[in-house]
Amino acid sequence: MELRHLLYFKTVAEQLHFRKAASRLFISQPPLSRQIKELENELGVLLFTRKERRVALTDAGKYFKTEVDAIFARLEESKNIVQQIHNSESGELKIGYISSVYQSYLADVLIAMRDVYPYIKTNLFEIPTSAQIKGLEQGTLDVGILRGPVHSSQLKVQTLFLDPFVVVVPANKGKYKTQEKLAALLKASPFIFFSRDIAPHYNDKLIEICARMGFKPDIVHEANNAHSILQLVEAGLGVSILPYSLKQQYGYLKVSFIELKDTPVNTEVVLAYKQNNKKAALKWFIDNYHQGK
Amino acid sequence: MELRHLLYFKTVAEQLHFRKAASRLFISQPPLSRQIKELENELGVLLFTRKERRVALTDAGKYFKTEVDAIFARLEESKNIVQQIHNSESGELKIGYISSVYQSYLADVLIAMRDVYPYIKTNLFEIPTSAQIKGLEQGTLDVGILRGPVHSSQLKVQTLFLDPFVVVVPANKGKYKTQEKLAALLKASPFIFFSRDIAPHYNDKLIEICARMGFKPDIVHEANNAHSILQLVEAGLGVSILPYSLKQQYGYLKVSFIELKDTPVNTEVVLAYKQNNKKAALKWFIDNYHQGK
DNA sequence: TAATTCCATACCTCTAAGGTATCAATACTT
DNA sequence: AAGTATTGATACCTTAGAGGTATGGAATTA
Repeated sequence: MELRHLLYFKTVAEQLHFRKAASRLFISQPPLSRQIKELENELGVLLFTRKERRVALTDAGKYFKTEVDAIFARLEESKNIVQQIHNSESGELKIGYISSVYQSYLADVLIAMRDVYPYIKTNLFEIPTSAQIKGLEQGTLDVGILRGPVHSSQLKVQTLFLDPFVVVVPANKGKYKTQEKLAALLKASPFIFFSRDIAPHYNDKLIEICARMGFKPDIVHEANNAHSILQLVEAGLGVSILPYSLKQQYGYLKVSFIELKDTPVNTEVVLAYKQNNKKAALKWFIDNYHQGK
Repeated sequence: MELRHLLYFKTVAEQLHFRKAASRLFISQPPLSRQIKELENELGVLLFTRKERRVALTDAGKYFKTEVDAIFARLEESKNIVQQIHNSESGELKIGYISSVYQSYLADVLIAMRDVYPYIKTNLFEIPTSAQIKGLEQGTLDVGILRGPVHSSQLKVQTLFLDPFVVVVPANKGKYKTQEKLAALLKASPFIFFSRDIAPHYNDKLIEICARMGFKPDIVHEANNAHSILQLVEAGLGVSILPYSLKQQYGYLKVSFIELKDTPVNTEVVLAYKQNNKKAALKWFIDNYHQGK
């Protein structure tokens, strides 16, 4: 007995007509007749009566039809689920991250993940917060490491860490005895900021910080990633205010990271994902990505 | 995909060793390897990892194993049940009956049954009450039409009808004006009875009847079926006392059936069967056999 | 280090699935 | 009532695919 026999039986049971059933099965009628007879012989059970050119199910045949239907249904469901399991563990995980993310740590986490899910493929997208939010909502990203706050009812958000701001100036201008002197310097300097487009609330924070220090920033350059901003500061084009976590990753640049005192303004780095995304690898990633904790 | 693929997968999943699994399946290892690969290709899912000569199930494979086990279990159960349905409707019904049963009516019932269960085969056994009880208990009979009482905890018993006794005498001696004269005749006559072996309580009843009439019967002949007894009476070898229902079937014989007055002694004809016998045809027979009702 | 064992692949044989032709019996149409 | 059409079953034929042996590459075991 093979699934072919069961499928042939099921189709004849539905049609109660061998030639029509054969047509549905894309075979001719004689092999169908033989295969049904073979099934009946193997079971030792008459499934159909053939009476005067009419076919009917016997009681045994009626029962068997319901069972065969259930078996096919379960097999199809199993095939679907097995494919889902396979894909969630061997498909793709699309990860967005902001440029300030410490990529060495991210790489370590991904290496550990491949031990658990050897067949997974990860796609990394260094894109800004606003693009990540859009991508997560549209399903083109599975998870994002981005700056909060994130206002989206579709997304689950959990805080990784609070990231205080620091002033970044060229290395040769790195020492100030008082916050007042620092403020005076900043007031007199051109500023290099992130583009407003890519970090909706980020600029507001920076302007708030400057206001607290008693001046309005003179933003003469914009860039769309942290590395570019830091390089411009190093080159002497201006100063900036960036998250402290960047020091961890770009400490080798000839710039100074100056902590701000008396300025309780932070930024929040968060992990965001869609609640209904059930990929096993995603769950693992969320449970195991702890930067800042 | 065929059941063969699922069986091969299931066996490899159990053995985690292709050569051992192949041996269990009575095939060699290369076709097994190919069939598993074919299944994985069709599903688009890796079910096993092959790592350094070791085979392990993937998560998808583990899930699929439980599903395939359930599918095989349901298929086996379905095959069993379909065979039971087939057999209960197309197997055999073994019917025991006592010789006094009106066979024409029994035949009518069996003809009607074949309309409902066209594939059923009936085996009829004209055997005495004691043999029927034994056969029902041992399962060599499905149902019996026999004389009560039946004392067996294994058997379900239902009364068909009460069968009063009649005196049977040769036709030329058939008219008696009084029971006294009849008694006198019987006292002077030889008796032909059923063998004691075949009807345990029957003889007791007859002796009770004779005692009520004031004499002890002179039993000079024994026979094991009603027809023989009636023929011996017709031939003039003696008289007998038999159930009234026999008149219905043997009225053509040249004997007289004389009803006994003032003798409240009956025999009971019953239907008996095992309670746990679930054959559909048996149920139909019990519901539809109404002789005497 | 050599022998053994594992699963995968190449190549071969032959069984059985599916084809066409046709039959007997019945239903349907004229 | 006769002719035609249709049904499922069976005979005979072709070839796809299941299972065989031989062998390879890689790892384990002795």
